[in-house]
Amino acid sequence: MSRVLNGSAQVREETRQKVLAAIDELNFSPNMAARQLSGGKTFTIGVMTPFFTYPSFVERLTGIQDVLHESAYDLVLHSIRFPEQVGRQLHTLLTRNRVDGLIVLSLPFSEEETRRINPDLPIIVIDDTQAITHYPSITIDNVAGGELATNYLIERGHRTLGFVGDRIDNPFGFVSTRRRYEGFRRAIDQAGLRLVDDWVRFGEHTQEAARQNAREILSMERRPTAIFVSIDTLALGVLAAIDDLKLRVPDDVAVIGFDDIQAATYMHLTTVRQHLVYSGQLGARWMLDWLDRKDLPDPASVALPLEIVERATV
Amino acid sequence: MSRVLNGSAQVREETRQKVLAAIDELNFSPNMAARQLSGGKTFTIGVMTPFFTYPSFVERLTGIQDVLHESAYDLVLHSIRFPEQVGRQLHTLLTRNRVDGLIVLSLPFSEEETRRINPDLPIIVIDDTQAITHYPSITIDNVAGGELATNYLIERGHRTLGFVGDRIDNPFGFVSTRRRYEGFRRAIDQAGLRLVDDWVRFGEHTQEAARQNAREILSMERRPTAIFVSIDTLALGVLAAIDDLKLRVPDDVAVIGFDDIQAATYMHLTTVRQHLVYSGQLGARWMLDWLDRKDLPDPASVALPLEIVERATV
DNA sequence: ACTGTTTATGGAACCGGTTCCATTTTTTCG
DNA sequence: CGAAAAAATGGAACCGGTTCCATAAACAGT
Repeated sequence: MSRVLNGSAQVREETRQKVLAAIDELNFSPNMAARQLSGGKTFTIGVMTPFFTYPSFVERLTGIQDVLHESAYDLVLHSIRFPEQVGRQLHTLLTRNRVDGLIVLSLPFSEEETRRINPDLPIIVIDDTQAITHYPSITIDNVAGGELATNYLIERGHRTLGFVGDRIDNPFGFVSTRRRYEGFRRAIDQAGLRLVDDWVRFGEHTQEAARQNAREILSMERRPTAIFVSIDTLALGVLAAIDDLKLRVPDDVAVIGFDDIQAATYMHLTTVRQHLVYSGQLGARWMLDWLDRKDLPDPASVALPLEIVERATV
Repeated sequence: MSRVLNGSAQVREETRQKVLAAIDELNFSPNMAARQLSGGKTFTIGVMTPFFTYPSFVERLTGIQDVLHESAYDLVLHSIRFPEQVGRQLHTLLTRNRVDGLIVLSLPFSEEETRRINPDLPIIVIDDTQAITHYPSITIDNVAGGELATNYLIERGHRTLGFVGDRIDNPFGFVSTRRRYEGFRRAIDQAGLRLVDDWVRFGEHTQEAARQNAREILSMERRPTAIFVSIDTLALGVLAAIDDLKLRVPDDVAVIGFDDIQAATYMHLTTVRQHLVYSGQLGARWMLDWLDRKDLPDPASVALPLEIVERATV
């Protein structure tokens, strides 16, 4: 019976049919727990993600789901709502022997600890994080992305540039805004432009905060002609602010975002695209390969390419 | 050892300590598969949800996650991307004995089939669906909600009303827009107003489609003074359209949405609130009660209350 | 102190698969 | 046609817990 189910060993066609018939007749379906116990595999992949109200996480998760759907593996979701939970959740996840592999989105964690608890658990990290990881990771080069966006503005003739982003010292330890800002500064330096501190604002990760920040920047006596917003979600807030002030995009103020979330399309936001869905798909595919062939993906880490998506806000 | 772990039976304090010490020393952690096999429980709850790019699903899922987090149960996610998948996914889920219970979001499914395959699996349905269900369900009265919204507009003096929604014949079989529209019509009838067909539009479930539809309605020779949009996401598109046409909200056109998603707050959208996060929390809590006490929640189904959230668009 | 009763503890059976090994059946070939 | 080789199949052990039962230890009462 086991042989028939898993198609592997040698069985005569005749008996194979008989078994199949019996299975069908008895309405038999294998008990996963038993299979897990004897096989030592859970056919489950854990995903640890921050509380996903941000579109970027949802899109990545979607990508993971896409791939896992087709596989024999189930996805168990561990969404972290507060930073303090990371440690405990991770511990549970590693300890309980409930997952064959773990995909971590954007959360920095102690690698030392994970290795100590369960050195053999395949872990894949998606997104740029604070800590350098020795696990396979799928990231982007946020600094380069910041430069890319900024240079794009500069090439279009903008000389006075503003920046809006979320807090750099956020409790989850996300670093994308910090790095993108670094790219922004670097590009400004290289172009010989001046960084105006008043035009640089960090605030909460909400459209409303970004809107407020942008309003302040744009209400100043001298205002920039373009703003780089480190996250698309916030860029939507900035667009709202521009609208509030009865300014026009892109003539009065140009805006470029980062991420290319779905909403960016609707809003015709020019932005730096990182393939969010794809990053999830790739992570999941790596994981499946790893689990099936007991083999790490070859380039154990990759930085996905970034590209400008030209739409209507620059 | 088992007795100590599960704290149940009688053990002398002395030996309890000894066992605990040994556990600690050997860095022991129980194997879930074995526990599942012997105990007959998987400590896993399945959630089947449509492909969740819509904020409403994410919010409901968040609520579920909130509650499960604190419990011993894990959440396995089965997100459905195409309607055809429902049957197969459901079958897998029911058949594999991998979940102790199942929470279904918004998807209509054949109850007959689920009962046939696994009559004992606790299933809870969240959201109003096409099929009447005999499983415990957490819904809202969409017709009443449509009336509520429409009457709110009428009470504010609006006599010419438009409607924007997503397709009524959508492939997933979502019925909320259909029902809300029914409420809209009912309220109009009761107020003795006239339903103007040209002011009623159904389109894709995207901001862009809604924007286009709203633009068309508002560009007509005679245009309504208020629009009821059956879903907040689309309402954002309608607001954009109003902006496109250089009209003002709420003076030229009032807008009321439905759902009260997070973005509604930022956009100051007046809307009908259904407690999305809460619906998820409640569903999960019911499920846990059901599993622990082997007992159905008492009122086996509930329609959550709806309320108008007054903000700036009416 | 001894028996009767209660409480604690070790051991065996079991959950339902997979896998390995021994046995039986089939095939191959001299 | 018979022996050796190959292929198919049934059976036992195992995965690592839980639970039930029997035995052992502690306690109580006379």
